[in-house]
Amino acid sequence: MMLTMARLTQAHVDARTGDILAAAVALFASRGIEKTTMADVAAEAGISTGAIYRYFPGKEALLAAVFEREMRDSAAQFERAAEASGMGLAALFQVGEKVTSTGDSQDCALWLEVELASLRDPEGIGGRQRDVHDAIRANIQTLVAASQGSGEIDASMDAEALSTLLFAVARGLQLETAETGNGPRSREALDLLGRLLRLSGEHGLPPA
Amino acid sequence: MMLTMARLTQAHVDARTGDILAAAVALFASRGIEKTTMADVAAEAGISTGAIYRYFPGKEALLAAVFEREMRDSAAQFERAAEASGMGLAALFQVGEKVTSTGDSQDCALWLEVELASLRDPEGIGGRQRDVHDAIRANIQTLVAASQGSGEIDASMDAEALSTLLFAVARGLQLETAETGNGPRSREALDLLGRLLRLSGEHGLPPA
Amino acid sequence: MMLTMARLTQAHVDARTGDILAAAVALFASRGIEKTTMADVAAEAGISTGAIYRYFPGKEALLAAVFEREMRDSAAQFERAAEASGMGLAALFQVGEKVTSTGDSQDCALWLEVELASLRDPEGIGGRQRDVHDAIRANIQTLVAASQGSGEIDASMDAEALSTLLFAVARGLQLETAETGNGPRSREALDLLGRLLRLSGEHGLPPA
Amino acid sequence: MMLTMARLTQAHVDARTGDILAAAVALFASRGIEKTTMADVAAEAGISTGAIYRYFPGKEALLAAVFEREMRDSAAQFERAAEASGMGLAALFQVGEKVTSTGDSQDCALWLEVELASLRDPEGIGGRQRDVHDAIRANIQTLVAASQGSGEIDASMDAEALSTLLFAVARGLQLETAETGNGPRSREALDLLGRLLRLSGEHGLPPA
DNA sequence: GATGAATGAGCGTTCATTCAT
DNA sequence: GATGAATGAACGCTCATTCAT
Repeated sequence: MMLTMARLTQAHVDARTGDILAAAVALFASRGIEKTTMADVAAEAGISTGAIYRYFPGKEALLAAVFEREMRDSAAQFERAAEASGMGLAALFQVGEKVTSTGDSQDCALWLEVELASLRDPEGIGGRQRDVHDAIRANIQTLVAASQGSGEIDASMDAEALSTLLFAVARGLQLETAETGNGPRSREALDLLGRLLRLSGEHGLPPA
Repeated sequence: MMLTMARLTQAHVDARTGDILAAAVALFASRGIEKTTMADVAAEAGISTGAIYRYFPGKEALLAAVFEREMRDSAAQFERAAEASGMGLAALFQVGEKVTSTGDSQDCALWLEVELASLRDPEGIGGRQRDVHDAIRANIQTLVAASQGSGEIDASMDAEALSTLLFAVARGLQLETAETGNGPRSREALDLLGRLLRLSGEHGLPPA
Repeated sequence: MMLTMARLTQAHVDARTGDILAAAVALFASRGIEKTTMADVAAEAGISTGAIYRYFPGKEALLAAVFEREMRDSAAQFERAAEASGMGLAALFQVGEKVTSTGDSQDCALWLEVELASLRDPEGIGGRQRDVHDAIRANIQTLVAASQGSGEIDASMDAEALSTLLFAVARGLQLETAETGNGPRSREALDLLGRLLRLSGEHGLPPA
Repeated sequence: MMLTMARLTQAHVDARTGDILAAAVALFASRGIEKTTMADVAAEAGISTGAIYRYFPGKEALLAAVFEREMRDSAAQFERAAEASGMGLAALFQVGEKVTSTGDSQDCALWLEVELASLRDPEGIGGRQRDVHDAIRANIQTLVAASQGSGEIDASMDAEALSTLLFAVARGLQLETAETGNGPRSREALDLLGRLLRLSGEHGLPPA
């Protein structure tokens, strides 16, 4: 009986924590962090103002959890897209397309909040974010290496530089899409980059 | 009774306005907008709390001025870099390098604040920002067209798509540089893109 | 989770609202509206500064409630006095005496604040006050008509003009009493008016 | 030369003082005392913000001067009306009519501000106001006595009680007129009182 | 003497956090 | 454990007053 209770309680706690996080994510993204009150989050999560402090010790901790979740989601998005798409250049660009096409301005806003927090706290969340970004870049680099191995793109290109470029393009276009809503334009830019890379596979890239 | 004061006044007002703007830019960038109080800005500008309201009617107006200045600076940065660099592909990448290499995390933070504000107020500041970005992209497109005209890059490429790509790369790498401080890596990514583009000039881009 | 609180809540809210209103009435009357801070009211009501905003959305709303209460009290005072006094001329003057004799300078100050607010906002509170005054005058007119019906005062007198006169006397003497504290003098003036009216019942009023 | 300067200066000071007072009267009456800033008054008077402090040591002193002026004006209005109207009952009611018919809500507002201030500071301005009111009542009493002497109204009536009544009526009707704008109704009420008084002259007032 | 920019205390209001129920 | 009323520090802003020019 104790065990059943405990398990239920833990599940309950997890569920509530998830509700609160989801509420916080939604509100922090749409209204902004400072314009969202703890009472707002509690109401959105369907609990009382005070109850939120049983799950998070304060707004800062809640924010940290939201940021952590946002970063995890970002990384997971890349990972899932990569896993689902095989290993060729086409796969790489399917990833890019998926990432780019989610021009949800809410997601983007939260992402920007994380970027801002990282800039302002390079040791804390900034460090964590660098890890996440490194992981993503490593992921990209794996796909790049595979494309180089198959000869689709020039094998002499610096895989790190290329993955940096691709990551930058992904971030830049995501921002672009969120701001303008012009998804097709971003896709065309991405296609263009793909064709340039294929060209490198065909003719080889001349030295710098 | 007007003349005695008048000579000092306009210069004085401009100077104070500039002081306040500079203080606001510094604090909004480093601490964040909501965590910066009007008293903070005033203190940083070397004036009293109340005095700030002679120059800006309120925090919102101050913020708008800061944003406007940030956007103007962004556009001017591109414009100046373009003007100083001639018209070839090399010029284009000198622009990119300049933009990318300023990995000042303060500038970047303010830029991100503008992006966030734009996402949350698409009609207001968002509209203004789209105009600024369109102007920048148009600038880039001019350089692209010149490079296509000289045969340095494939003339069949969609100039709009390419300028979108280049703008995205610039933004993505600027973020990257600000976050990691790794300027050389960004420069390598940029070089890689330059070589890909030159390759298109030599061999022509195959159809999509 | 509703039931445990619910029973207390409404009573509690009403009690607190009443406390706050009473505190506001006392302070607005004695210090003046603008010299009374929300913190003053809260302290007088025995709650914290912030708590007051759970009961009233702001100072303006609190003021409106105080004014409404003041006007209701004014009207009720007349009404109760009228109900308690029957219908003759004597009744009319008992009403007058009651109204006049309450030379409480606090009540009077609040009443004057309402008058001032009405003068400055004729559409808003001014309109509400005119309604209240019309109701009071109608009340007086009923008593006047009864006195005319019984022959105590001249039936040919314009009942509206007479009630206007009586209302003006009441207001003028209330002010007088509050200012000088000289209740007996006001009562003598009122008696004199009563005798003049009785004279009209005995001899009839000559035409204008 | 000193004398000329001095006289001019004194005249200048008086003129400026008058300008400021007039500006303050206008603004205190229309906007209210607390909503009128010293800068508002200065601007309305055509001088600089700081200059006002050469003529009045502070807002409180300015307010006191405004109140003093308002009270003097009130008394003077009665006095002038009385002087211009001779000594009979008709004169009395011409005075009443003049006082009552000025249903200017601005004047009234300022008068109410004085009343309020008197209620709140019975020792200070309240005492001064009682003196002024006593003077006015004495004035009225003179007219009353004259009317009693001529037999127009019953000579047995207590002149003090009657003048209190008349003063109260004047104040009540002035308020009424300012609030409703219904001057004719006030005049009818006044006429009615006049006829009641004349009736006392014809038939004599029975004892209380 | 006049000016009006500057000062800074103080106001109305909000909200993260606590705690009696 | 949950509730939501209460707290009070802190914010944006105003304005009476001062004082360098």
